[in-house]
Amino acid sequence: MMNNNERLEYFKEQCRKHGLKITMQRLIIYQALADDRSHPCADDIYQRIHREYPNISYDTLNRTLLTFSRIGLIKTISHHGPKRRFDTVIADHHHLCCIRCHKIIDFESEELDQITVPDRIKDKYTILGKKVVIECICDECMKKDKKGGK
Amino acid sequence: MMNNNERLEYFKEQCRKHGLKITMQRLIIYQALADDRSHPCADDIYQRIHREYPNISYDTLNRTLLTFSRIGLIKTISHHGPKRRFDTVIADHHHLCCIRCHKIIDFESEELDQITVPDRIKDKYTILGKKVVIECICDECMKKDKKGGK
DNA sequence: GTTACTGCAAAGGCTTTGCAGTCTG
DNA sequence: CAGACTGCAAAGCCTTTGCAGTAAC
Repeated sequence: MMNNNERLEYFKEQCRKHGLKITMQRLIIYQALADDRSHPCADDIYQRIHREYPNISYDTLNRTLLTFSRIGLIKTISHHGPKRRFDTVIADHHHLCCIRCHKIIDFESEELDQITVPDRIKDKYTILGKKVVIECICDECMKKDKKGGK
Repeated sequence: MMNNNERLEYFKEQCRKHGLKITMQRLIIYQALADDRSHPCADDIYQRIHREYPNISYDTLNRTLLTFSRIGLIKTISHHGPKRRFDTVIADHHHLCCIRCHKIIDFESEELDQITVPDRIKDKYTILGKKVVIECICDECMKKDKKGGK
């Protein structure tokens, strides 16, 4: 866990490293997100900062979040969003997710099927299923990277 | 793996069990989804069936998919959709997802941190991270269920 | 002083809703 | 033949884009 100062330094360092200017808006947005451990969406964060900083626009917020995740300062996480994706396979299985093309590839693994849910979690929540999610860059996107040069 | 006939029977059985009428549209939609192992979104499925069955509307498709997942015939899966959710914690950690309220709760587990990515996957894809995702109904939603009666 | 960033406004993509007509059981 | 399902159209919610003004380095 980082304290506030360390976090601030880390933020500035990352911005400099990636050639991003350090602006008020970016600082405020990063702070707000770091303070919110609920994996908020853009609108949640907007609600949070809008009271105190009404001059930060929604668009800036959105663009800033995208920029941050592009340089790896923050992560976007997979979730059950409004744009749903479906599967007829009800049985537990594991997923490989490509962060570039968002393809999701099923895979089986007897070893990974063995994982067990910690008791403290079983006791508190009603468990429906479990799976291992691996984030990756898929083979096709890797090829594109190489072709694209750089 | 089910063959076509078994699948059809399973489908009909589930519909009857949940008091759903068996319509042409539902049959076609379920078949199309079962044939597509790429975790398609509504639009993907629409493209697929629209050529052959132009009289199935997008709305019916959407509603049908929702109905199917409500009765547990199909699953919706978590993914990096257009409605993004963010996290400042870059380090690997695990997620508990409530399928009712879509809350995502972080949890730590040294045991689960130990899981390893199968070699055949490591060789083919560029691995960026891994986590265990547990689907659950959270304590708050459970309480609501009980209050709601039934 | 440049270049990158912000804010506004408009557009675009997808899902949801209401209602009248149709079909299943 | 009643109740459930479908299709159409409109509305609603978010994100993305283009452009002119502004601020960081």
